[in-house]
Amino acid sequence: MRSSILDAAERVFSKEGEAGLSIRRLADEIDYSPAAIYKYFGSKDELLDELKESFFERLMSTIDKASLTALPFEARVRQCFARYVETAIERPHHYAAAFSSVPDTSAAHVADICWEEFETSHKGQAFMVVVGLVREGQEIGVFDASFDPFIAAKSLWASMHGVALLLIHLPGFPVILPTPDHGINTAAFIQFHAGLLFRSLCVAPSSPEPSGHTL
Amino acid sequence: MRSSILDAAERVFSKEGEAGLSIRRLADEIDYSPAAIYKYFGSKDELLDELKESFFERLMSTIDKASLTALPFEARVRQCFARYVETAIERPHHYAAAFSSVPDTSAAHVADICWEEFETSHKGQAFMVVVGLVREGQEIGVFDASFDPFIAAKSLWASMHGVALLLIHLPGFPVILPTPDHGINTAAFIQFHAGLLFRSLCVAPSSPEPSGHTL
DNA sequence: GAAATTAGTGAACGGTGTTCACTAAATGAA
DNA sequence: TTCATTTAGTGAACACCGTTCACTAATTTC
Repeated sequence: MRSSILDAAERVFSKEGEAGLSIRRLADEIDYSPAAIYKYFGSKDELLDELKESFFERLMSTIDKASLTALPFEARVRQCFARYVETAIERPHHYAAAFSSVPDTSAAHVADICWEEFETSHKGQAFMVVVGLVREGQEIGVFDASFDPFIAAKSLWASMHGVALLLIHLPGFPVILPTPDHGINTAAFIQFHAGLLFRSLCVAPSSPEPSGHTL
Repeated sequence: MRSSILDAAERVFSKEGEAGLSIRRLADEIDYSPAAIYKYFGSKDELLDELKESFFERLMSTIDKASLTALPFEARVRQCFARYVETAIERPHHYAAAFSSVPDTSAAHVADICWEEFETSHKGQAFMVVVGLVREGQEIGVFDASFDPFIAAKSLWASMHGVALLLIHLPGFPVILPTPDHGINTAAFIQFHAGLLFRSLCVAPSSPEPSGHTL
């Protein structure tokens, strides 16, 4: 049945990624013929989408939960960042595969319909959590109020995204050692990065133009 | 001959990525048999690696050049960031494909040999440019001197990487509009992001603990 | 001019996602 | 119960993929 296919797919995909996941192998694994799978899923991509979707549901609920703890503000922000990245690298193939298609930029109308799709997706919900955190920081006077919370959240998201993907794709990152002193373990690096991001939004009397001179 | 294969591959790969690039199609394109290609390249991966390598050579030389201009420090840093991201999204398939493998974390010894490989690669050289910029900022008193330049550079790199990949993979990013007011064009967003990153490293008298309380 | 190297080929192997005519079982109606 | 209909599942095939290998034909070397 349907869920046994998904279970097998989840198992194989978690360990070996898209490369190891073939319809035929999946069929072998559950003792059915390859064609049987197409009674429950329209295509391999559809099946894969379901895996990614349920992963992002977990990811989203994880950072949502982290944003609702009773911790003080900065610790809560750090918690969200750390949980996001940790959850991402926990299932590297899922996270990476979710950002693998390269849409052609020829379609100019794409941007119009994008927000509706995005807002209702789990990615979008997670993004809104970040927007909420930025707003909260601004309201309590910790973050500079001149930032647009949406744009700032996009920046934060991009930065977390980058850390997650570098950790996933670069073997040994961040433990790349020019000298032994510069090594740093993953958890500590994530915290360092979160600290930098937090700092980038803080009110800073010394630098009067928060968003830079070209914006 | 060899370069005509590479030319055709570059042409196809730039437009359609790995999905559109098959040995058979390549052979068609240059009017040879598929087997002929194997006289010049050991495998499809080897061919692809050459495409990526020459792209990263361009990327590296681009940001190296940007780091050597006579601009004032902040403008130079911004220039480097912007060039990096712009070059990356100019050839989205190249950039994305270079970070596509998911190495298994089971091999614990990986980290040891990693730096040597990395240092001599173009990625590594580009990274060292960033390290140099951080050091310069610290020497002229603009950046907080308590940051480890290597770790800070890793953070910066991750953040740029994240922006590049989000721009590549997310159709319409950063022009995702909750309301029309929150739209922002790509170039402006890159500058905003660069401004945030720059700011995150600046000396800030108001916040006494630059790297965060957990590090 | 003969021998040896090289460029290039056609056919095949084992793999992939997917389709489709087909059987066999389960279900519903009379 | 019996017949009709839907459904679950199959096996064989299609068109593709990367890759290999025995082979030819041209070129180079002596």
